[in-house]
Amino acid sequence: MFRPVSPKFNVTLVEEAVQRYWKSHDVFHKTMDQRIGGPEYVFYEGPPTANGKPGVHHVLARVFKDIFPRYKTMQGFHVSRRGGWDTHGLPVEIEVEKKLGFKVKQDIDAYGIDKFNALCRESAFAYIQEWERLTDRIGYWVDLETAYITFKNEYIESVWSILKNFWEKDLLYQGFKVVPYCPRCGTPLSDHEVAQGYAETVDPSVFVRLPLVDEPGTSLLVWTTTPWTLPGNVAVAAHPEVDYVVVEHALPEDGTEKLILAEALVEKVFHGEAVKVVNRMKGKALKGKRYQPLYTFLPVQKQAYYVVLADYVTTEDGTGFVHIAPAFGAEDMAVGLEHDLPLLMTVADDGTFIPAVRPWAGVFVKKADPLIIDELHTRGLLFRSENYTHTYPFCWRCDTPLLYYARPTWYIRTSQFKDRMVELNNTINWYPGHIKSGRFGNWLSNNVDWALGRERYWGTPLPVWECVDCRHQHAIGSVAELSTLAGRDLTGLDLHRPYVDEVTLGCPECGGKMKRVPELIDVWFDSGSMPYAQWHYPFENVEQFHQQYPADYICEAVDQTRGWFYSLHAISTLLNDQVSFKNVVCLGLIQDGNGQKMSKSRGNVTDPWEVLNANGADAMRWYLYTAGPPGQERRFSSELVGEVLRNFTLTLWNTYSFFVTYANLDGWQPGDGQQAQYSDLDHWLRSTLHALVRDVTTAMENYDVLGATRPIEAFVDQLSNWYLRRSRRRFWKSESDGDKQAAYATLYEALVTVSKLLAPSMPFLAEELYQNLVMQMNPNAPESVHLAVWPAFDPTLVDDKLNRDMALVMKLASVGHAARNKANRKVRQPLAEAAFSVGNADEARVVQAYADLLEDELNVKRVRALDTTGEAVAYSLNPLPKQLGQKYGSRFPAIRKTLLAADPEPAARRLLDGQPVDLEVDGEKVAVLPEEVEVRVQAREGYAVASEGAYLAALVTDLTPALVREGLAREFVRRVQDLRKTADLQISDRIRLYYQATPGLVEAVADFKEYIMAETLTVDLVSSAPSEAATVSQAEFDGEQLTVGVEVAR
RNA sequence: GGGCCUUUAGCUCAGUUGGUUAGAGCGCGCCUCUGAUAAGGGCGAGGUCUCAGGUUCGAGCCCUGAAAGGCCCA
Repeated sequence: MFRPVSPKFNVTLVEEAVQRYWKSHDVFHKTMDQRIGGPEYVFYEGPPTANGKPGVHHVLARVFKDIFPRYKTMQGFHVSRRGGWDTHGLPVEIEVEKKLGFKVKQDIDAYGIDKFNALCRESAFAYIQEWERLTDRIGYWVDLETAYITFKNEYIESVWSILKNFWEKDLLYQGFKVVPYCPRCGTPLSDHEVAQGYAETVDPSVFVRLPLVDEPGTSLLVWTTTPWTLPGNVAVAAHPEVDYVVVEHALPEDGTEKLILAEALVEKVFHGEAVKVVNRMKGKALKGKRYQPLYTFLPVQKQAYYVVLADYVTTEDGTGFVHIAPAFGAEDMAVGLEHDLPLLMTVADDGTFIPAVRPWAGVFVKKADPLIIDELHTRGLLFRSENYTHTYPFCWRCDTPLLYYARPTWYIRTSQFKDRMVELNNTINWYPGHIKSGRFGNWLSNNVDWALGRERYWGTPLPVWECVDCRHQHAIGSVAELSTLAGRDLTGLDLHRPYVDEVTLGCPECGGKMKRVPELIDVWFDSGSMPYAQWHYPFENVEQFHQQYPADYICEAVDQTRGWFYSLHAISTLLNDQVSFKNVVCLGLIQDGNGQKMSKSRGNVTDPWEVLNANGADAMRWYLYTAGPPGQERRFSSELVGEVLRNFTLTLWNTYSFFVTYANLDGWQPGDGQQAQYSDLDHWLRSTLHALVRDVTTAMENYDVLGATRPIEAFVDQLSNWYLRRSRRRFWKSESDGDKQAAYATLYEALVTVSKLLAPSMPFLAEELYQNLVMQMNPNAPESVHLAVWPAFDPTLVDDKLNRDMALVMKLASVGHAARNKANRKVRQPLAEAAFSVGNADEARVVQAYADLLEDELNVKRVRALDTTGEAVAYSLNPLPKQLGQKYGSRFPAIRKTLLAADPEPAARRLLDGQPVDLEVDGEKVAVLPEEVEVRVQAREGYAVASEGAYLAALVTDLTPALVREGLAREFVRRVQDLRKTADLQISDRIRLYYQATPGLVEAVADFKEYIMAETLTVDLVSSAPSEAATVSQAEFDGEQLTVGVEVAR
């Protein structure tokens, strides 16, 4: 016996029961343990941070991470699914700062780094239970007990060893990076912090003359909104392709001057004032022109104060010249490096000018703006000064305007490996494919050195020690090395600040004291190191590392292109000159039901629990897999997930429930199919099923999640709404013959196979089906569907011809139903005949072959192919553009016209007979073949017809008294069946049936007594008023009246 | 400003190498079927395939440009 299945599907009960089963049988660990010895399939978990609640986007990533390991496990692979947690970084620090009410960075120093970091360590796992609970509930199988944690000493030590490796290869160096910096808080801000603080503000807008050295009386005109950066000016950038003009302009006092600026901006700059253009040139012609420096506060050793070319210069605003101060802009810095310009750091950490900038020493730079403008005016260098309103970033903590500052920091020389990273990337399979050469490829080919340093507290310390006296630097690659150099055993030392900072070394160069540099490293370096650091490689687990590197599969959302995808790829390239992942699925972002980004501030964040509680994990997973291509952003709402439940899950469940109900009634067991006599319908279903197995397997192998899921849904629909609908009677009938055996065997195979195909995507429902259909009957089977073997498909069972034929039958049934509808003949009323017109002789044979099936489906006494010579009165020809157009190209319209102008009847007859039709088109003979034209027919009067394309159904709608009586009998049966349901009878209950009716109906009941009794399981048909015990109903239909009562027959 | 993606019915999405009258599901109205069904079937309403050019016998699909939205970068 199969365990009885309620036709009502309770998603929570089912999924919770499965969850309990997995737990009690430790199924997850078995999926790893039982595959030891199998080929390895390597999956890397991109570590999330558990300092916030997991949201829908995390569910998305996690279910996509889950699907391939499950699949590969069923294919016999050993998939170790080690989890991981990202624990360092600013987000964690900010949470703690908020909790402590800190406003500025110095608060942390005052509070104590040790205490602060202790809180960070806790906070990193503040929501760990939430994460574990959700991970469990959605069925994401990942080993969290053995998860790697980035703050562990072992992890940090591995990261150090990588950095040491880079250090030894001279890939780690100190340089300058322009960062958004809050002078009040004394700290650079991360992009994410900057994004929070944009506000509209008014800044000066000044136009400044830069007199040319070699052309007296001529000046470059530059524009800036940050006059305070002018003392740092060392060059001017022009766009090579933009047109520049020299204009002559009358001075207010007296005489004229010549100014150079972009032609497109002349009007804007001069506000329409008439100016005389005396020369015109491309920007590249200006290259190298020297101008007089604005200021000379700082000594300059390198070439400076000349025009350079840069593509980023625009003619949107300003003058078409950009003043370059490498210390105060990222682009300026890049230009400065490119041309080896000096870097003038004129501003101190607190945002005030340094003493060397004598007139404004100690003045906060923003306050100095008007002073500088005055000073320029005095010297006659100010062309104009205005106000400019724009959005500018402010510190989100203290509202101080941020300054873009060059700060000394540490870099990794990734740009040296740019080409190699691009090459290696070309060997990676990206899904979707456009990311490879698009977003990721572009990012790689624009690679700049990785800015590694962070001036923060909670993170992996940069393991570089520097001599206080002679500046000698040394990188540490292990705790052992640190111990040796420090002269004491440091095993067990917390490698975080402040403890690691307390370790000082002796300088090998001068014998002085070496202290650690203050920086931490970028958290992305932590996560990008996970292939090595998760194993504490190279200190331990060398074999495991080699076995688990590189990854076969990783998956994250698209925002990780510059995050984890990049850090994995860069570190792997620099360290081992190879890829660290071979296949990567890149997910789009989750939007709300209206296509808006989910964000806390919009208040449109969907709580995953809400959806899980309402619809279950499987439905949520299925929606995420099937809603659209994985790389696209996808809309998400509880309603959309609910549709999955209604359309797909319930259809499958009911098929399953139907099977179990009848198999139990009949005592059918798997293996009972020996005498099975398979019908065409069975062959068709198996053919479709094996084609499905083939397609889903191929899709899985290609990381095509849509292709691996949507076809299952289509199959289940056909299984339920065609196979089962057309097979119901085979299960009901009381004799147990070969036909019934075949039906059971076929349906059983389909359900078991579907459960396996669904295992990676709907792990809960798949398990429920498998437990009952397989385990219940065969205790020796693998104890979980997730330990079972992925189904093999049998190519000999896939019959494309059969599949096409059945598709035609379904189409004809659909057209037949349409004809019934038009004729206003409900299906319960039998009709004498349905005749079909189809496209060709082969299709006509299909009509004959499946006549029984169509008769049953359409409730007609006879199905036949329409006799196209005798019955059709009108033909029309439909030239097929695909065939004819491809063959004749530009002559197609003429051929089409000629064909349509011809008498359709003789042409149609030839074509239907398989003969070509000869046409004369523009003086040339053209033979049009039957497959190039679709022949359509119209049926004679007296038929009810419906057609679609070449297919036409004609019904004989005249009713004989016998047909009417049969219709009444079916109507009668229908009322009784309803009543059985109302009376809550068991499907197998036998009944006593009372009835009283008007004469027409009485006659029909008499005629079809046996049919009625068989259909309704009536053992005693009584023509009288119902007994007291009976359940009774009254009805009126087709002009007849009826009272019926049922009671269980004892 | 740059890169990538998206735009097809009220909503969510398909749409093969360009080829018949652009499809499905949900939702809506009418009808119908049903002892597996929370379902199924039929009909109907609902589309200038974002827009403008171009290539072609023929464009939802290819090319160019634009617009709107999204993501990333500057």
